[in-house]
Amino acid sequence: MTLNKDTFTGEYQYSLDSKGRVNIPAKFRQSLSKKNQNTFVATRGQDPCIWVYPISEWKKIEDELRNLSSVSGVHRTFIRQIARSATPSTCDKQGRITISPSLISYAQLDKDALILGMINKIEIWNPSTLDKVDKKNINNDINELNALADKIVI
Amino acid sequence: MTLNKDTFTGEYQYSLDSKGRVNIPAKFRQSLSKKNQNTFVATRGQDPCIWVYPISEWKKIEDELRNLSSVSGVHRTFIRQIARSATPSTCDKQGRITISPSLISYAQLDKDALILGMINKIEIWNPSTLDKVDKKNINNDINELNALADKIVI
DNA sequence: GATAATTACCCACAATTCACCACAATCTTA
DNA sequence: TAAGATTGTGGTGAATTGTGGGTAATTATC
Repeated sequence: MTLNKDTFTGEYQYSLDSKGRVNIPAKFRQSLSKKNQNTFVATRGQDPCIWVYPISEWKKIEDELRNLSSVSGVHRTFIRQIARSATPSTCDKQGRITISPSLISYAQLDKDALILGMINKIEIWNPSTLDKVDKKNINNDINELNALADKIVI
Repeated sequence: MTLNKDTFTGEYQYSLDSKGRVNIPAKFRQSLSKKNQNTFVATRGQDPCIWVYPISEWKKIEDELRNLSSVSGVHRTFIRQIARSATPSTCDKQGRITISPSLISYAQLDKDALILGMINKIEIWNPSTLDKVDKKNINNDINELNALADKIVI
């Protein structure tokens, strides 16, 4: 038994260069290169960070959105939020992807980019933003956090 | 009848070398090598130590995380806490795994590494930290400890 | 249509990581 | 008890990885 190829774990600190490129951890690249053409889709996260999906995961989201009725205004806004910032991009020969300026400003990325494996997707953070968000969640919901740990950690 | 192959017991004192490698007790390796899965996933323990899961156990956790909805901020923080420090690694030819720097500092590992079999997983401790934590737990919860013993020890 | 600006693609290099080898200490077995 | 096998620890060289920059191709602007 081996690890699921599409499972992302670990944290990596890289730099965002002057052209808006970030490295994708080699371990993440390997997972994908065999199946597809190491292609990712980057979009706005629910938190102030960037979510990067491998193409297989993104297709699932795309299908869900496709099935959403466009009658409701909320639905349309929801679709807009995700779709308008979704940008497919492939790794260059050095294993980097280029982040669009609008995503960079959304995640408030500066020189340092912290990359987190989040099981089925990848997150790109400004390290200081991440600290604040997690600290806030922990303070507000320590009980639920402990309940989750009780249930899942073995 | 033999012991369950995935059951880890015993304690072993090894050294953490300058490259962050620790030996995995031969007995633990044997348990897993037959199925060709001498692969482990190391992550933060609930205590200040490292938890090392055989791949089969880790998959259970991974599946739980995958099924958690990403709508709630606490959920995302929870996934982050576990996933970001999770590092899969396989034994090298000498039977060692490499521990990531962030896990080393989390467990405050120095030169000595104490490895404990914990039934379904392995713990890696700085010996002096373990003493303190266990002593504290015993002082705080001696009653519950005795109750557990009453219930389980036969 | 010519020029400027942006983007995509490629190369180079330093630093790190990984796979392998060697060896001493311990344990097994005959 | 002796010989062989196994186990724990250190180190070395080759391959990989992360980062910066340069040139060609593409797009945009006037």
